[in-house]
Amino acid sequence: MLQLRDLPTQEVLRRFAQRYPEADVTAIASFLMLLRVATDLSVALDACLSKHDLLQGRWWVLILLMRETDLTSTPSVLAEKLGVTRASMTGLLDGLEQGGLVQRISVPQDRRSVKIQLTPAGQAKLDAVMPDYYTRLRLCMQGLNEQQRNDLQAILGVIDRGMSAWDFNQ
Amino acid sequence: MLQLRDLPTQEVLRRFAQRYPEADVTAIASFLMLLRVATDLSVALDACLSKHDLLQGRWWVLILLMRETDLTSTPSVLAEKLGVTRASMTGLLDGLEQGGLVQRISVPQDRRSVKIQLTPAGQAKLDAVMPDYYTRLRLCMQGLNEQQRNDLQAILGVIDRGMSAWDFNQ
DNA sequence: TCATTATAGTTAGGTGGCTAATTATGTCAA
DNA sequence: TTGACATAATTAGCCACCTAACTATAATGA
Repeated sequence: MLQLRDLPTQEVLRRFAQRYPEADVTAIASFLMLLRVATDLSVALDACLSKHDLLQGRWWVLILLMRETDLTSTPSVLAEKLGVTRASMTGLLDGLEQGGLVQRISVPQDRRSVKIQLTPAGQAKLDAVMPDYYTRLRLCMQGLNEQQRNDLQAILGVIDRGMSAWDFNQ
Repeated sequence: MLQLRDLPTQEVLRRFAQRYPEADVTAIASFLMLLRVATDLSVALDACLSKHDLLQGRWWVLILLMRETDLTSTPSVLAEKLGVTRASMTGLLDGLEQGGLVQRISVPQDRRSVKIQLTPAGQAKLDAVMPDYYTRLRLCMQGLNEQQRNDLQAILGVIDRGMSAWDFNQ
């Protein structure tokens, strides 16, 4: 993922706002900061996962499977939850199955469909990764008290709902 | 980009926290919400830019150039600011140059280096895109007052500084 | 009944990012 | 002076995602 390292100075923002009257300087600054922190986090997550021979897409699939009480789902549902195409999910599952972390099981009731199940090896992989990941995440967030965490989630919720306005006229 | 569409329920988070004592539930929830909103924004941005025949990487390069008073930079500096490798920047610049949006200019003082300059066509492209982008961004952020925007930036700043802890023991 | 449509998953081919190696040029110290 | 190293940009080849098209199966309705 592309990682914005260089946020604009106040002076640059003012200059852009002068050329483009539609600009809302504090909205832009907040947006850019949000993108930057999120990409930083994603890059750091990649680094953490690579130590365990995992890529982010495959790791999310394992987590989605572990969230299910029967450790099972289908390619379509997984693709929907992960926001990738079904074609991409086929590739992710190929990789995971090759590594023995998930298992494709045919479904007699609907022969178009396939069940995807987390294997014991897949669970073991998560048991190796998650403590590492959670520990880092805890450290990374420890500067925020409960109030700030709630504030953050509330503010992000407002932005997410505001995004319906994004596609207002397409 | 991968777009998390499915956040865990409180019940699932509790179950994970029970298996992994390292888990900090509110830290995880905040982190996932942050990633989700950021990827949603990035996907929406992609959609907006594609209407103008632009890809995100190339668009950021144009913006970085416009931030310079002489509309000029170098591949190395642009790569650094965008958080991509110099090899990737070569590809981005190839695309932009082919579209006439930037221009490679040789530097006699250091014959290893190349100056990259925003062309009038590149500036015109930005003049077409930015009002659209800024308008959407304004709508998307209009649910937040100035206090909340400041809070958001402050909280993100804490997380960003906390990320130095991420790589604590590699 | 059976043509039409919808759905599940895969395959084929394209693209943008990556790493590693290459070419060319500049810098510096013995 | 010159050998070793550093730096700038590029090329070559890999990988994960994409879209579009395909196969197989199920559901629907005239």
